[in-house]
Amino acid sequence: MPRTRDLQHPCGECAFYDKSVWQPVQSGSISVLARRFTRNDLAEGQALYDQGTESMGVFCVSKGLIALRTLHADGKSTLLKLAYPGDVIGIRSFLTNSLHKTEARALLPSRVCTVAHRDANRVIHGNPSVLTRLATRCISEIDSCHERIIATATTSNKQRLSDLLHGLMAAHGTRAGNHMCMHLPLSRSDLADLIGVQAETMSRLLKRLQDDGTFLVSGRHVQAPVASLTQDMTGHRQSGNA
Amino acid sequence: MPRTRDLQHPCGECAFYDKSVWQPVQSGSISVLARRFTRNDLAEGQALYDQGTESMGVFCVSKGLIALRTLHADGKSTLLKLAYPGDVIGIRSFLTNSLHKTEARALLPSRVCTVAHRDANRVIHGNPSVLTRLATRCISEIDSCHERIIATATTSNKQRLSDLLHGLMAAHGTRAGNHMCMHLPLSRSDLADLIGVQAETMSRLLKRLQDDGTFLVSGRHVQAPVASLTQDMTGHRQSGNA
DNA sequence: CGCTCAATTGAGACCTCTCAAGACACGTGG
DNA sequence: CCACGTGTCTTGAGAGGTCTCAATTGAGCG
Repeated sequence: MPRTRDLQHPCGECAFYDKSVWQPVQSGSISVLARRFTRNDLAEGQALYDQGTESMGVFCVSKGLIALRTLHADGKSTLLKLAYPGDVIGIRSFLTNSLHKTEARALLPSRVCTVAHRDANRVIHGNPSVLTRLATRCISEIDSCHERIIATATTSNKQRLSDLLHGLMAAHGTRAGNHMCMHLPLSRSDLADLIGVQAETMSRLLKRLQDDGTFLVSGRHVQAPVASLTQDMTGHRQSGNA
Repeated sequence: MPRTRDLQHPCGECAFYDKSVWQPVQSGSISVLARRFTRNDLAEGQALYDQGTESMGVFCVSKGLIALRTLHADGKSTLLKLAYPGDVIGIRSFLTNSLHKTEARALLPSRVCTVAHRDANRVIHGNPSVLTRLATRCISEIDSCHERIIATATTSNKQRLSDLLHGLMAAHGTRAGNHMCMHLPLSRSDLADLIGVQAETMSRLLKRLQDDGTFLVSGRHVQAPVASLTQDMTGHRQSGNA
């Protein structure tokens, strides 16, 4: 791991450098990367790409939070995945050379690094181990899908919501005294998609969590006692509660 | 597409040759493949690999049907995926060099072709486009996970079961007069996993489909009027039916 | 025959869905 | 400043669905 390489590498400054899919490129390809690499800042709500459009390349989230959604014929949409800093998105359409099946939209002010289609191909051609890294990212995605399927079959909606909120709290929360609090980056409807229920049910689930004292929710403001962050092994089964 | 290569290639006789992940190897690697390639026949119920074991290589289903399941701590298991002929399995543990997260077990008498770990690496090293093919398989897997998530959010359990049975019928059914019939390769509990309900609910869903006249189910024998195979656009929403 | 495991059925509690009506926040324009 | 959208979120009520537990039936087998 020569330090000099880090500095020339466009991802060199990034906190996720060692896990970057572009990390193992040879010096020859670095210049390609460095020259064509672009950084984009996205405002909250801005789309990185739309469903049905062509792949512009491979994107890596550097800051913020990106939502991947599919839009249905009836106008509704389903949130499929949250992409956090370090996550690579757009691999699908890039590798299969097909249109985006999802849209990517910023839930928070975000920064995304882009390697254009042609350049990505060039870099991969120069160093196939980049492909291994891309494939590994795909596998992580499969793993998280499987976990989601298992969680759906294994734990109650209320429990999964609790788990989800704890996860979001870990990512977005700040400690204040003996409780954590955060500004929810998701709408009720998005939360509902992640749990797999209707929006109205989400409201009711949140109320039930409040009644239990696990969370204190008001609009997008969420608070949780620090104590609750380490437990919650109860109510894991389907209907899941007293 | 030189015909000579097909014959030397170990996958050359396979119906899925042109889509084989091993198809684009150069002549140098063909000998590696041909020498170490193995075919395994699995009896119904026999495991190809167990959860928690090390990767033996990359497997390609050539015949039959393989179930990928995860076993939970409580002794129960969840069917995650059915692998049909042409499908490649075990990619996860191979690429990430980690233990199997699922077990693979034959639901029907099956044949599986295996490329041992070391040989697979050698072939990939010789021709990285094999990696692209592997990655593409991963992406298909992601797509089908996403479809499953969307289906869960979009259609009723009954409708999804109907869709599932139609799919199984297309794969396993034979035409007899003006109806299709098949021997179900799955237990009620497996069906339940695929839909995401309890086994008892599966029994009741099946009965409801029978009452509708969509299917005729008795044990593992399933029959459907040919007419029903092209329609079924009704009852697509959650609670889904009268 | 009696065992075992899979599948069905029943009953009650609980949950979720749907439709519809309020509450709430927020921005615009008067 | 306030009325008035608009969109989001909450709440209510009823119907229907699913879960759980438990008992029963059924199929395969020594």
